[in-house]
Amino acid sequence: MLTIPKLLNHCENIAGLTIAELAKKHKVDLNTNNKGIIGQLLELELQTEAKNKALPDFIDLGVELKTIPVNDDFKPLESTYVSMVSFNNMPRWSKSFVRLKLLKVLWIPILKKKNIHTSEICYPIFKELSLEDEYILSKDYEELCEIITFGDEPRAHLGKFMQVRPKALNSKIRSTSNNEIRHPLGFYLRSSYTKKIFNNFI
DNA sequence: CAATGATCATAC
DNA sequence: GTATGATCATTG
Repeated sequence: MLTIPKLLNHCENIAGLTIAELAKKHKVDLNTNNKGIIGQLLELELQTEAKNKALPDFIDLGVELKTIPVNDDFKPLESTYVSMVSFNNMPRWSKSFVRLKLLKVLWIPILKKKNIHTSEICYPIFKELSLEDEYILSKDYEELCEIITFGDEPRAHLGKFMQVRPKALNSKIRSTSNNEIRHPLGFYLRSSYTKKIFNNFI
């Protein structure tokens, strides 16, 4: 049975590998424009369960896997996608998928080099949501949801740790929700939040 | 040079 | 088409 210590151990064992090395093991072609290729490679290696469900990657453990690019100072370079905004179902924070996914996150920093092949897998950071952070995230979430429920689209500058941004194949994509036609949106963690987590860890 | 809005690939 | 994995590229 998979446990969190086993999972962390697995991650520690592959820390230091380059993306090319891991890709070779799984016979994955890195010559693609697939922006999610590194995340999918780690899913293969760690054998995640959730696939494209709106659940944490390791369902039984309630652990969400996130790869995130970092620079030489271990500073996150990008925001982090959490989940889609579900217009038809806007639960309160306590019942939300966002909360469920963020309760336990296994962060795998990827030391980003000019070339994806030589980018390196770093030591994992396992982080459970602190009460302080949860309070702020819940406020962000409720504020953003209120705007969405009203029928508006929150601007990306709203939210201290979490924001709402477009999430689609392209800007022309629309999704239907009840009787409305809306621009698909996703919840994202700001890099200021992940920076804070990583700083506290070091 | 960080932030926002746009976009890429793939599974189902 | 909707979800997953995200990063890209233009702007301020």
